[in-house]
Amino acid sequence: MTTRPGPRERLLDAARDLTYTQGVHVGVDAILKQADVARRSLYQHFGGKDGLVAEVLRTTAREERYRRVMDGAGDDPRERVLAIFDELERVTTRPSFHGCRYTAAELTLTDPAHPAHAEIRTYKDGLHRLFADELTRNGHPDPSLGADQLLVLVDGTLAHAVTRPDAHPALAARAMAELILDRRPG
Amino acid sequence: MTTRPGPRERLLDAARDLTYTQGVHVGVDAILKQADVARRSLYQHFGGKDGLVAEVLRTTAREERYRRVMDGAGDDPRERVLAIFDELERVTTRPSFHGCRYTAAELTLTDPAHPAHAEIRTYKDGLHRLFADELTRNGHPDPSLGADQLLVLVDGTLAHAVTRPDAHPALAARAMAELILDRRPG
DNA sequence: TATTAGATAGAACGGTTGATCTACTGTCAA
DNA sequence: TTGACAGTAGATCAACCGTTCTATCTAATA
Repeated sequence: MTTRPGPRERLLDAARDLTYTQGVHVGVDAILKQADVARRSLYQHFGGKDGLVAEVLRTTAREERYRRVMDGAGDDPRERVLAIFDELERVTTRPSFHGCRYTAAELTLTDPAHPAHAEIRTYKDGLHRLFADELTRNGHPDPSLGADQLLVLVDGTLAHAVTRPDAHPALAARAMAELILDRRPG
Repeated sequence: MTTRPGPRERLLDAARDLTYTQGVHVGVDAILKQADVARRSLYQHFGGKDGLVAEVLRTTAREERYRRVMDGAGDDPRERVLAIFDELERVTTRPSFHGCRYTAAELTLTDPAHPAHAEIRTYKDGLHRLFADELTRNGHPDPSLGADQLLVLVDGTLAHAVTRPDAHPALAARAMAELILDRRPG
């Protein structure tokens, strides 16, 4: 049989699952129960619930996921970016989709001192760099602005799809992304 | 002296303020204290906290605010829509900005049965109609798609500005809105 | 074998949550 | 004056919150 992951990993897995399906306000008891871990382990490994939540955000997919989607689309610079929105269309139409984990955490945790905010900022900055690098390689006239625009499209798609999935915001965003990509210097 | 609003209005005002600054998970006690209203009045008027939260969303600004911004921009069809993003730039750079109230409620209230979700859907559908009507008047080739795109830009701006206000997503979105508006039939 | 670190189980802490309850106060109309 | 009604004040409820605690067990190390 496969070796069971340690308590630390089980806590992260359970927290990743429950904070997404139930929200970050899910109780510690529920996380402990699903992780099948002693109460004390949580405070020993993460210092408390806040630390656990922050670590979940820090260790979740990150930009690697976007990178994988782009790499899976081949070499054509245009198709690589558009593939992101094709993937978003798939993600946002799944029944299990409940919005963007990072946006939800940002809006739910109203205390500016919560350690999660720094992780969210780091994540989105990383995405900006990923997009800007991609646009730079494609000769985009203003990669930083273009990356900001792609981020607005991604965040807008994920936010809007929660309330109006039947509007297929990913497809609407894809069409806007095409317009951005068609902008050529000069 | 001016007559003090009744308990119902005071409850709505306090809830509107506190659910935005503290989040929808703010305690009933805090709302009652700021409204200076008896506990019983809340349950008599709104049936409970859920009803109060839903009523706050139902009676908040709505599309009238967007309508006012567009009307204040004059008659030029292009300027009317772009004025929305100029206003978003002002709103999202204010220190008091804490994100979109509706998106926050949608993502924070994970119980699909919460009455707030219907109000949020009604609100965004109303915005879609407002934008679609505007685009129809301007001869846009696909007003419904255009309205969906504008909604993605608005939601994306409000969502992204919480984490990265220095990126000025409203300006990035404005440039994309220009591209949408320039699309002409044929 | 003795020691130590990590994990476990579970009671208990003080505080807060949303909700319900009784009792009292003021106002206005019949 | 009486009755109805809305609002107020505050006690009370069970449930839950995140956290801390003691105590026990296990496994690897020295």
